Amino acid sequence: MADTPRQREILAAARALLAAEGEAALTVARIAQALSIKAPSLYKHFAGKRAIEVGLIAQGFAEQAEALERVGTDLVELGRVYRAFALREPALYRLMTDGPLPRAELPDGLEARTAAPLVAAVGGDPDRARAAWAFAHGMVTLELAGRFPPHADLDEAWRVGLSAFAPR
Amino acid sequence: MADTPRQREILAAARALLAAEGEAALTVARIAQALSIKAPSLYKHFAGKRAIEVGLIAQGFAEQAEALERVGTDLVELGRVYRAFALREPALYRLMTDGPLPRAELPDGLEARTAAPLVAAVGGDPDRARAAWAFAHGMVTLELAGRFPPHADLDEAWRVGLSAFAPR
DNA sequence: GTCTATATTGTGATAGAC
DNA sequence: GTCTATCACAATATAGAC
Repeated sequence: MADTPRQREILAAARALLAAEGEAALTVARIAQALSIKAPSLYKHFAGKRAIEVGLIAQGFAEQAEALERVGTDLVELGRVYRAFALREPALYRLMTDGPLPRAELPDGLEARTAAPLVAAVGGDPDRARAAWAFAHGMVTLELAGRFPPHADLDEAWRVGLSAFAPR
Repeated sequence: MADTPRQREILAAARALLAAEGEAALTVARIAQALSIKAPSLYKHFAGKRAIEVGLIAQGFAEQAEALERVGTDLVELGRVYRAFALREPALYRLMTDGPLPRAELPDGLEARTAAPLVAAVGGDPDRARAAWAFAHGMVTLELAGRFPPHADLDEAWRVGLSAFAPR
């Protein structure tokens, strides 16, 4: 997805734009502008906007997988890192999770690699891991969407949720 | 939000459009077209597109609250109904949950009414209820986004998750 | 309440020259 | 690899006549 140096530069510009101004700012024209070139020139490097997005998604998963692997199998710490990742670059997190996974265009094994620490942390049951993942994803998206009441104690909700999924 | 008959008709058309063709189809022009009028005419009834969306959001929450109240405090059944609601009108569910709640423009108490059955079902602890809600929301959004692997047993993940949040 | 007409801004994408 | 030029749309919104 990022074979050439120019492709890497384009992805870096797109990611910076996404982080700084959010999803709505991620347009072909704005990405080109950040690189001081014109929009049509981008099409020599990527097939279209979606290809750039897929590149960002792959990048995001690789970094997330790395961060989770560094944690190991401590469920509470996995939760902390998962939440921190999403809050650090909310727009990237949404891009990664809002639509169907472009599995065919992602590096082999990346999805499994990202999931592995959580599966281990809940005791090996994939269904339990999926439930715990849904909990974490729900907490993060509701927080990002500003859907919790202002007074809600999110740290406590995380604690309650993660301890509910601790291995038995 | 739907005081006049004409406003109610507009909301009904918008909702049908949303259900039939999804979020992207919900444009002022398409709503007007469905009513056989021109787009500018809508602005005599609603301040703008966002006001129409808020009307749909209020409608959705009222119906969801009703459905959950009918269930009572059976956590498994609440989960089933929550999921069914989201899957029946995915675009409406996303509209209801993707952004900040327009609390000021929603009927008083509607948010609390919607949450009440779940709070009771988990034993009264609001933090526990928020964690369980995050789990349900995460399950639903990941399913709608097509993010679970094709072979994943979602019924089992729901079962595991809900039993993890059952009152103790 | 509805209309016509218009303003303004934006989108992703392509052809073909250099 | 980059450019100019352009396409073909679509969006929300407003003014003013009827």
